[in-house]
Amino acid sequence: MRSDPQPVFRALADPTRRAIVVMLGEQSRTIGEIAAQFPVTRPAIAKHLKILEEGDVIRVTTKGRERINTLNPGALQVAAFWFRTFDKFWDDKLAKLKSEIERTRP
Amino acid sequence: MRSDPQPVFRALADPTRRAIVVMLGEQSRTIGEIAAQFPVTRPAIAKHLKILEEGDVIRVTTKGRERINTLNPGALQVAAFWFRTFDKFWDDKLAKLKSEIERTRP
DNA sequence: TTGACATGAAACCAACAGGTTTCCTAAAAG
DNA sequence: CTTTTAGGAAACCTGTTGGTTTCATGTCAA
Repeated sequence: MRSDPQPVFRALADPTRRAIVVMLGEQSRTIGEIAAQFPVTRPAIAKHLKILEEGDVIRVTTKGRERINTLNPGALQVAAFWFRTFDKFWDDKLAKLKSEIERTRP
Repeated sequence: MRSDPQPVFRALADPTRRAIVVMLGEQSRTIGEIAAQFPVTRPAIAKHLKILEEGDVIRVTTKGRERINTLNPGALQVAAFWFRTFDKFWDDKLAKLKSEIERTRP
């Protein structure tokens, strides 16, 4: 589960790519459908999708002449996992979850 | 609490900066102390610290001729919060998450 | 006061990121 | 078949990134 987070962090560093990720969280879409919702050209979106794919944040399946881009939420967890290094600083849900685990499953 | 995550994501996009963040999570340090642990020059580290500071990921206090760099964990939560958009994908994996936490933080 | 030390600041550079336009290929639709 | 349509790919441009070297400044210690 724990792998190199660099490709994921790199993929999420750009606001357009994060918006694409949110968009694909709602529904899988083709490149054209995605590009239609941004003020940049399709090749620009295609490059973003390639970077997202390299980080395994999305998976692509070819169907005829279309390419369906689907979110892979697991890759996001790779990045989310990195933040656990700082659990000790936080007072949020995750820290409470921790203590609950310690309490209920000693 | 919820603010623009872009400066934080940008700050965390570089592996050297993430390493600095982890390092400062252990203890606050001066620029020189940080630079001594990386194979790059001090000015390069100073630039990284500036980017981290712009993302409010670190806070800097001057003490004589030294500049003490301190982690601001709250800024990391700004990024961590972004991932909550995808909670719905993770809820059904909560048991797995629990067991992983238990395994890595016994 | 003198020197050593911690850092700032500027100039410079190669590589990369994000974007464009143009052209090409292949599948659907007619 | 012919024509749309979805996408791939290459060439190109500009601003940014991450790094360097060199030099200046302020502070602490002797």
